[in-house]
Amino acid sequence: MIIHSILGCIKDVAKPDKRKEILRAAVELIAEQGFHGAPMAMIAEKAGVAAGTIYCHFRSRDVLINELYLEIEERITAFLQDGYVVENTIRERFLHLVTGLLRYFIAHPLDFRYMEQFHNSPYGAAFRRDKCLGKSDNNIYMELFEQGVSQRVIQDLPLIVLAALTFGPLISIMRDHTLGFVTLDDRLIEKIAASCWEALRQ
Amino acid sequence: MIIHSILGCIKDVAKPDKRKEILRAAVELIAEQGFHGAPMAMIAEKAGVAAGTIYCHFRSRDVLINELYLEIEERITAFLQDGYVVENTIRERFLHLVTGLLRYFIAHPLDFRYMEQFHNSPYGAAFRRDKCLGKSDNNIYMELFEQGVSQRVIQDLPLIVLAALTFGPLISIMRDHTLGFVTLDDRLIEKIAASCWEALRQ
Amino acid sequence: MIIHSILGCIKDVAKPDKRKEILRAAVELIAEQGFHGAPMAMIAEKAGVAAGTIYCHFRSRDVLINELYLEIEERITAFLQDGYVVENTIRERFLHLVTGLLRYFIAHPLDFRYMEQFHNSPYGAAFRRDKCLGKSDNNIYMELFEQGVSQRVIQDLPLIVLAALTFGPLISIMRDHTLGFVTLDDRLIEKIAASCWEALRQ
Amino acid sequence: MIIHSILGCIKDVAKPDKRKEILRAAVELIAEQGFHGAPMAMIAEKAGVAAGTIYCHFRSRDVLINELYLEIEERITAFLQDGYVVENTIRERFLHLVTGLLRYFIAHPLDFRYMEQFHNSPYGAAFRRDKCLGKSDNNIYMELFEQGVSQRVIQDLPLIVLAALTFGPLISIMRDHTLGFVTLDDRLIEKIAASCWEALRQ
DNA sequence: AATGAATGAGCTTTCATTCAT
DNA sequence: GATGAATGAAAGCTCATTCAT
Repeated sequence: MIIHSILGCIKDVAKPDKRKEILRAAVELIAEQGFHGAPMAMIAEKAGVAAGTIYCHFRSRDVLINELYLEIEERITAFLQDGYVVENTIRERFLHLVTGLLRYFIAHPLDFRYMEQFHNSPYGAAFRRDKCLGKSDNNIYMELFEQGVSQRVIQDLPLIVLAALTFGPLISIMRDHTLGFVTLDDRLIEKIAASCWEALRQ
Repeated sequence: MIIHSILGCIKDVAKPDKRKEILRAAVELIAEQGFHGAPMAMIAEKAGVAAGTIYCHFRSRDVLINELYLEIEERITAFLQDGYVVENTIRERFLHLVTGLLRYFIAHPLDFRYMEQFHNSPYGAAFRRDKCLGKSDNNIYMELFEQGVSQRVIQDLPLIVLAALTFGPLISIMRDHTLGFVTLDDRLIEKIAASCWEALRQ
Repeated sequence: MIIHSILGCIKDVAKPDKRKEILRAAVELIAEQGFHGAPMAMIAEKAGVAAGTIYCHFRSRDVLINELYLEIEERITAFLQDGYVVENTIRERFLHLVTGLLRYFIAHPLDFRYMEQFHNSPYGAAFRRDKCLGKSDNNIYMELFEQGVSQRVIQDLPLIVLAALTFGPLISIMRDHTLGFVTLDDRLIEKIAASCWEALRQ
Repeated sequence: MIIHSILGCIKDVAKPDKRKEILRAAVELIAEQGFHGAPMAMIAEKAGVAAGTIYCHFRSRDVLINELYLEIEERITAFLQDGYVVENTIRERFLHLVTGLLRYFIAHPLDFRYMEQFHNSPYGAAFRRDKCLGKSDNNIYMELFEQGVSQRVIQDLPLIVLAALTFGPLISIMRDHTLGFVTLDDRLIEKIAASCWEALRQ
């Protein structure tokens, strides 16, 4: 019994929560090699667990991949909400969100690469389909766009078009950044954010 | 003699050129299901040929996929060059290219979906890497951006950022269009093109 | 506790160690049908395992085939070393090795057939090439030949020629034996060994 | 008609007999790469004919391979019979045959490699089986062995054993020669032939 | 909860052979 | 006879998932 609890303690220090390790290994591999380059056995190895162990925490590969997506999305949302002041102007808030997103992805390139892989895959397609049916896109961005349109600050275009004008460039640029084709510094980030705003504003 | 020419005619109608059939089947499947959902056997079946026949025309799966990409790229380039007037202003030419691209993809949604799948896959990555090393990006867009920058009509940003500001939104919107989330009509296309211009211009 | 050990016993009898089973099935098939006649699926079936299981134990077909070769070679070496007396005359030791080899192969005809298949195949060629580069042929036979030559008991010919004069006949005869064209009994084995010695001696 | 015969003449000069070309290409490829490395399409290409053309001359791959074997065997027999003097002693005739065989193979290494490939393959096995059933081994060597035994010049061993004592070493040495492990010159050839005789003689 | 050997469906590719021309 | 595009069976190998321990 005593031995047990001692071992328990040791383990509490040494064992960094298998579920987290699995998720960490998965982002890394999928971000770097794509879904193809990340078979379950490899994820397990990188996570330091047995292949079967993954299935103790995730019902299937699909579940793991979707769960991973949701976790990252949550982290991003949290990051963006920090410092988001509802009282600021639409433009200020827009710039906050856009520069924030770029900064988050620059700081967490694996998260960015993962999101990309996810979106451009059957997983992403299925996800979008579900989201669409549920329609519960209570997104921080969408609210902003709606307000902007109703206040005649942003062009009167379908929300989805406004989203495309905003995120399309960001994704493209981030990709170029992760591939080393540009290096985004603060000045460039702000210029890009301003350009995106120009595309939206009335 | 007569029989011959009749047979010839019949063949002209009936013989569907297997190479073309294979390419057609491949775009369709890959566009709709992704690379995963398009194994060689399925492509062959959809093309109405035997599995081995594909290898009479393409050395390997990779070659088929890359060849397909090049063919589509060529078709797009040809389409955009039609009606492109070098004497027009930068803005006019920009709008021609952007609306042209949207119109092409709306008319050929499978081509769009294929390009997307390709770019977001190891194939696309390898392709980009090669292109980068060769650096021979004698692209119609890039020339226009360079001119625009040197004439102080377009903001002085890295070309790659200008490309992102242009194509990023287009890709996003096209994706939404193919998924039925918006319907792009001529009016909307022009508004979007104009917005993209606003993001670029000085 | 008791149950445990009983189960242990049963397992010792019943559990046939898949790796061994695979190797056994592989020798049998390859010896009897050649490499062509031994596809992985057939080996698996004969071993009573699933096709994929082979790859749990051997990284690839090539690895399986080479490993099998090494195992057999080891068994032969062990067999020949048993009863090999360094103090005996060159001739006595030569006869020990030659008759020993024949006896081993007669007792293990599958091993003989496998070795033959292996040597006369790309595997054998690659193997020989590697061995040659490494040159570490610390072979029991070669030592004996060297001694024999330096003591003027064996003709002064290149070692490789001495090897050919020794093993060439043995292989031919063994092949005829396995095909049922001769039956090797002890008397014949000794006569053959003596003949080989006549070919070598000064 | 005239045109036809002229063309015929031209062809007789230009066209080097497709059948021969196919056989030539086949030995070369099979000798150098083994049966695996010589698919029909590759043989056809090397022969400068279409894939289907091979089937105009040989009913199947197996037929081609067996025919090729017979042709080479015939050439060897012809070569050995040249200068074979029935009046000479057994020993003299034996040395003639053995050195002759070595010399033929040294001069035609592709033939040697082909024979080896053939013998160590299902083809060779089947061939031997058939030969055995037919028993029509009216071989020049076998006659000599029989004479030698009946004249008490050669040991009284089964003919097949005598054959093994003779050809076993030759094949081994030839292999080493083609692989560049020894270089056979006239002196060495004669020494080897003499050694083989020592193994046989009473 | 954790393990990892085992599974077997499914993948890409090869190649002897056929047959319309 | 000659062609070569087309065939399709069969090969080696991968990998998500299971399950006895």
